Amino acid sequence: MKKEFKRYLVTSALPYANGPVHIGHLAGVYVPSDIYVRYLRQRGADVISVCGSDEHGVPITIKARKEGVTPQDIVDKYHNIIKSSFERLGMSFDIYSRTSSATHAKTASDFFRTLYDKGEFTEATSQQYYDEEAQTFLADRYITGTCPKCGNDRAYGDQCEKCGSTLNATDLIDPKSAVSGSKPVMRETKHWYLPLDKHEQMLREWILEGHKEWKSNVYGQCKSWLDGGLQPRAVSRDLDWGIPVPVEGAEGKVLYVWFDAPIGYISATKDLTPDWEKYWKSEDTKMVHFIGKDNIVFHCIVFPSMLKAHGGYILPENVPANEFLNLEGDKISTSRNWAVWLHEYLDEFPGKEDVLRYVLCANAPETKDNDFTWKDFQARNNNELVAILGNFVNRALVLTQKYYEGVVPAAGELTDYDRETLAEMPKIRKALEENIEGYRFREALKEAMNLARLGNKYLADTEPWKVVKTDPERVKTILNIALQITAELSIAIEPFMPFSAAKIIKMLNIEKLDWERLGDAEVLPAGHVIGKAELLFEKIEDSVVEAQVAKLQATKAANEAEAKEAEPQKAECSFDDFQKMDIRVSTIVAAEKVAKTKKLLKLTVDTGIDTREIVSGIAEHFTPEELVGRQVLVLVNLAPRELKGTLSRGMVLMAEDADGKLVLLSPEKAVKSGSIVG
RNA sequence: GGCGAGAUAGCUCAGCUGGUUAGAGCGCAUGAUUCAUAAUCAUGAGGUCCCCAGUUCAAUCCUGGGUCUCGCUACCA
Repeated sequence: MKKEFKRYLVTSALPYANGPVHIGHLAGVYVPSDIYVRYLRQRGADVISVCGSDEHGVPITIKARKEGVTPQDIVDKYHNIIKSSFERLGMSFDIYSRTSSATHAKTASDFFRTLYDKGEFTEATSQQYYDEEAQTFLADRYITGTCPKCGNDRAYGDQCEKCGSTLNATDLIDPKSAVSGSKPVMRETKHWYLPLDKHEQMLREWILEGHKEWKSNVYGQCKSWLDGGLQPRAVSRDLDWGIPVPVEGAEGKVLYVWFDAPIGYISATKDLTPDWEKYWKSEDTKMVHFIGKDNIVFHCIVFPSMLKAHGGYILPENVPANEFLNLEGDKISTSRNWAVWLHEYLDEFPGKEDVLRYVLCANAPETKDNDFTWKDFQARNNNELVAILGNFVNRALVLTQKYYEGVVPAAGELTDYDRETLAEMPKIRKALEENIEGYRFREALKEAMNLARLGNKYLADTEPWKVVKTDPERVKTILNIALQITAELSIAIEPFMPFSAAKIIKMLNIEKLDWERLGDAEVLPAGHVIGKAELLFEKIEDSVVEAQVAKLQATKAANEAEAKEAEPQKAECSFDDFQKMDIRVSTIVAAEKVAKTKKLLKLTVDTGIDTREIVSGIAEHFTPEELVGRQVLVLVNLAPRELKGTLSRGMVLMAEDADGKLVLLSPEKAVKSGSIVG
């Protein structure tokens, strides 16, 4: 039962305004989303595409503090960079808004208030711990204490690892702050929770029963969450940057960023049109969320629960999440500056917006993580865009100029081969439609390119440059068909490469054609005068991509240099403080991995005083075998702590290298275990 | 460790509900061609479909186990 929709609402994940946009974001979310909406517009569909900057949350406040500016300064800066670079890439959002806007503040606030008034939140007016030294409320994870159920004195505020029970921080006996080590005080802090568990049944039916067609990565992750059982999630935080919780007695509290961000889609729509409700509240609207795989849970579980709880809103029809794009074999990382930034690309490759769009779509991480390399970028430009697409268009136009002074010749009688060629066009159109509507953009792009391939083959097979000497009449038909294919190309590639489509339209001296004309053999009338031929794409030289690789390596080197810069000295400590630490040379006598963990090793060490067990998070750096027999430095009088069922008594001292690698500290030559270090 | 996704030609990927000579694009080789940005067109070489068992007349596809990669999550005094 295929549903019929009257209009489309397409959302693209809101970029977080603590940095610019890079190619990973583009390949995962924005390029696919733009292809989709451009296609729909060409078909004459009622479609709106909304996006905007996500400007709240803790990371932005941290960045602001670090740079000594206000959070508003940070988001203003990145909002502007992101917005303008999107525009330059041809992203055709109908609106690019931001969550610090007045509309959003009101929308999110009202949304919260509605849920509040409907009793959709559980209101935990609980006491929460506050660290007076650090002046911050403490998340449960940052509090330790004694478990009220089993008496384990190393339980966390959210869970006791010994007995496995789920706890609230307030249950703990004798709590301690993990931030400052001080004893936290109780402060009344009212928080609100969205009981996701209440919506579990609805979600199961909606996704697991109703949307089996979703991409396997999306469906699988939803199923995993639902099968695991959903928990209530807090929707407010004690923070001063964000949208105030619109409830009496909620001073100093804001909406948790994941709660307000998706509402940004709604606010953006409101800013776009007073008619916004028909896009959000009519069952005949098809809503599609374009996101990256890290956002699946919010868009498939949390936001739908919010919308249902509010009432009156539709749910997304699909959430085509992509996987991640790597860069030259390494994970893209904003903090490590390992990325190709959109605004930099646009500056360095003027006029090559479509090349980036093409490469990112052709190599999009639709089914699994993919790798972007500059070599591949160059190859796709030179071997595909220049050689196949650009070349065909150029051939058709140049031949027309040469033989007919730019006037479209009339087709005569068609041969069987002509008809076969023309018959391919509707097939390509159908394949394009099926693939785009099925969110398989990589495949769709290949189909669009097939149209250019068809053209090249047609010219090679019909050889007008030869036939013109013997049968000039026949050449008119051949070039007429070649030009029709060229015009059709302007339709087929528009969603993917809007700049190049526009160039073809200009060269052909025509108006933009609707999607419905794709497959039509007579889009260009005989007698029409075309414009001047220009090259659609130009070759990219080795030196250009080599420079880009060199630039990446330079940033990598710079990062390493920066990482090598020593941390500033810590606060002064007295000799007495130092004397308190008992560090001994110890010998590792046994080592084994702690079951059910990735990073933990259980070490048995001879400290000279005794033989004891120490649990250390170094399993990713050392194998147990290479540690046995090694002498290391151990802080032996560190308060014991239970980790995964083993009491860890002490800490093995390590140095961390610039690249994050851990290095053991050993005495210059073997000494007696138990020797004092000081 | 738990959960999810992936593993198919040198590279990037298709292969819907088990039966195909296992496909495409790029790259490579050979030939044709010269209208075109040395572009194009044809042909071809290239695969224990990650490994091991099982179900079946038949497994790339289903089941169980394993290995590796990625993500989420826990742990890293």
